[in-house]
Amino acid sequence: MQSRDNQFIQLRKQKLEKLRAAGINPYPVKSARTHSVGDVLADRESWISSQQEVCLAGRLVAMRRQGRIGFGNIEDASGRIQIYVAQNLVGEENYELFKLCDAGDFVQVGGTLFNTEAGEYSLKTIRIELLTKNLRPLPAVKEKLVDGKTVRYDEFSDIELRYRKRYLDLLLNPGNRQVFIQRSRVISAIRSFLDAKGCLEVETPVLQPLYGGANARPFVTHHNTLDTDLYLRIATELYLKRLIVGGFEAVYELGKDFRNEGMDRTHNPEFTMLELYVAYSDLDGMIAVTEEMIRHLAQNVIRKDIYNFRGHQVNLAQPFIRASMLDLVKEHAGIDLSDFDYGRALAFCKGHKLEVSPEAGVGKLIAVIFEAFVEEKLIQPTFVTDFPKEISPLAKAKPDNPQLADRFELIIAGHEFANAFSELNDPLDQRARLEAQARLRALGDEEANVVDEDFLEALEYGMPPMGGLGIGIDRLVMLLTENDSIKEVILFPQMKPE
RNA sequence: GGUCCAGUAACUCAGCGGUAGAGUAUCUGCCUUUUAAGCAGAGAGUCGUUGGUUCGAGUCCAACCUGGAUCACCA
Repeated sequence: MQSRDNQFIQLRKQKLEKLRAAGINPYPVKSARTHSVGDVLADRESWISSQQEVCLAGRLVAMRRQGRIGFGNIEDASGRIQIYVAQNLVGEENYELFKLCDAGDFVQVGGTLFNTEAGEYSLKTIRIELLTKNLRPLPAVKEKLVDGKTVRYDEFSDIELRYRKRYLDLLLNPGNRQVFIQRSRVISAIRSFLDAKGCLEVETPVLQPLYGGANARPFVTHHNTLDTDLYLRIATELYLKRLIVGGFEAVYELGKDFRNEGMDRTHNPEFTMLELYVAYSDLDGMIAVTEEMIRHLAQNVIRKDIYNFRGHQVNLAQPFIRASMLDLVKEHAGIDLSDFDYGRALAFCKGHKLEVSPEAGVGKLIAVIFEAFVEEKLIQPTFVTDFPKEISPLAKAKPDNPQLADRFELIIAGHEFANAFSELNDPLDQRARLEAQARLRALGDEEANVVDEDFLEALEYGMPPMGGLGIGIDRLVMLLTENDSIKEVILFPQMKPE
């Protein structure tokens, strides 16, 4: 957009030459920082009374020069502090350097702490040195404290620019930086939570010869040496299950999945997924761990119970609701399909102009009705159970009803947050279900599962009964940081090349 | 992919078919306790792109590009 030099860049390059001519290296190797800004912001009185000399380093974010004195603010990761630079304290030569500094430069500043006449805690500079010369001016953002609240002027707020140049967003919008700090804490807390339960974090291939574990179209790439196409994984499921066959009893993976689908407010082509598998557990075990973990994150990481999300108030402190899909369909769509009557289901869909493909079975139709009539109405966290087996090719059937899968999805504010089942471990049943998926594929369903013979062979060696769970981490972070767009919680969301 | 909205200076934005604007930022001058510093002055633009209508287009029309919202698809 502005790659060629504008007036600002030309001026700064001239300053760079002046600095070099004065024998100053604008990009020195070493910094002599002794303290962080955060260090001197704590326990201010003792810093002032001790008059201990410190050297701070950071980015100069504001300059207010007036004749032979000047003020600036420097910021490092721990905070921001005002510096007071006076010619009679730093000397004429060093003051000339200060005059060549711009907002955006990295500097290190030696001095002692004091309060100015206006009462602002500041560093009284005795020496200022350049650490990195800035060539491209930062967008101007000013702020003012009004009644303890920070009012910001000319914010860097263009959404496209914020995503494309995230470094500027982080630098200029501290609130947005906070979102990613929270994200990191959430992910870290998930690890500790699962580790404390005895789960083992593992890494499985991103590049897979066959993809599976979800319904989605994959990205395809090519390995030159093997001269073979490989897929970027759409899920980690089938590899994690192999590990349970291998004797691990509780494994999880936190990592990126890739799905070659549309992008919108809740979908990015690469996204972070948590998958967890626990042997000898089942759906109830997964419900318990999901609810406990999400509440733990809300209460102990974010430290709130109520979240504003998509125009709703979501309460993560109260017990999550549990309801079966057929009951919900009955309640919200007014049709009882517990008899799995295909004709009535189809008539209902047609009557409500719901789009259904001709190869869809009654289970798929029930899911379509659920999505159209129920999903958006589930605001408070709700475990929707008893999915049709037909649309759950990797889940075990319910013992008391072979049409239903022992599966749940957690819906919050009309969006899916988690998906779990009692995992199917009958190798022959699993083969039959994958082959049924393959038939759908042959009929043109590009998102149907493929038959993974290696996985089926692993199942034949025996996989213990277990519960499995997947949680979309980006969406969870959206909820916990109260953001309505996935792009707000992914540092570098996918954008079209400029 | 459909529909709607937006794109003008580094940032945030005005702009009625008739010479391209403001605030901040920047530059120059004055200024030794400022803090959205102040005062005085100055510079800064291929108005997203390409066509068209018109004596004349930032403004009207068309197509395209990028982003957003929404619907569809998608878990």
